[in-house]
Amino acid sequence: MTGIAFTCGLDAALAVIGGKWKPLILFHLAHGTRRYGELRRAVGSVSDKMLIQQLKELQADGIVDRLDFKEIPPKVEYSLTAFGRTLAKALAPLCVWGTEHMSAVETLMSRRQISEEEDAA
Amino acid sequence: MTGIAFTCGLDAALAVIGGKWKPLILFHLAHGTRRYGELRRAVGSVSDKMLIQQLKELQADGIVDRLDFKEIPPKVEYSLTAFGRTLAKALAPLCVWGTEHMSAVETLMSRRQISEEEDAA
DNA sequence: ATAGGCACTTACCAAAAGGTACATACTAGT
DNA sequence: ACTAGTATGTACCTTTTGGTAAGTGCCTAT
Repeated sequence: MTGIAFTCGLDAALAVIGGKWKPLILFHLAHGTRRYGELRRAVGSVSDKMLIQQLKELQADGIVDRLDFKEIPPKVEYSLTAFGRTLAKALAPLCVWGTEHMSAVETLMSRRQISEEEDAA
Repeated sequence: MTGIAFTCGLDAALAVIGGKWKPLILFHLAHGTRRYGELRRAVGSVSDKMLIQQLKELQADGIVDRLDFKEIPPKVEYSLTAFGRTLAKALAPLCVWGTEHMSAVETLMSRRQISEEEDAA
């Protein structure tokens, strides 16, 4: 009994997009193909290790496509697969929800941080 | 600069529903009010510590309501708030996606496990 | 009297996730 | 010659998350 059996679709979906940088990666790739470096600059504060790791997983999960131009200097393009685009579509309303309530959620999260700091004392 | 600033709505939304048991909790509460014990049996393999912790966070985030009947023996009912219901609605398409691709995702996740085990060797 | 259910709480520990820093190989620009 | 940029790999460490096991107080049923 390994534990990989989802009781609701939400769990299955979150198993795919769970990971600190995956939502942002999906978000950027939903707007079009991006080279590795472009993606990293777009995401912002991510490290190479993390970006590559998450991209590899998304690739293994059939969500993103990696196109290696085999050039020197290296050129690699990332894009969403057809499957990835179905996911992006399903994600859209949640994205809208998050955008609409972003400031509320931000204050909630900073409150969470404060109460964690209090617990430390 | 604490780092609580979302660049896309997805991150904000996932900050709220991230947590191993939260999707399932939302899923069950979306079907109606549940007593604590009911919820725990519905979720299945969750421990009291975890369930309570996640419920507390969802409550602090304004997603669920806790109604304490102040009876002895204790009786407490959990339900979604109006805000929580807007989240549940935004989550619905993702839930459908996950349900539709559940078996595919399950095989992906077990593959992930295998490759992790291989890396250990 | 003892067992079990109610809704929690706490202390402690293991596993997973994430982060930093450095290395690679090759090229183009100054 | 040196710097920067291309896309990755890897070793090591910290933080975060989740899990186990036990205990609380009060009640009901056996």
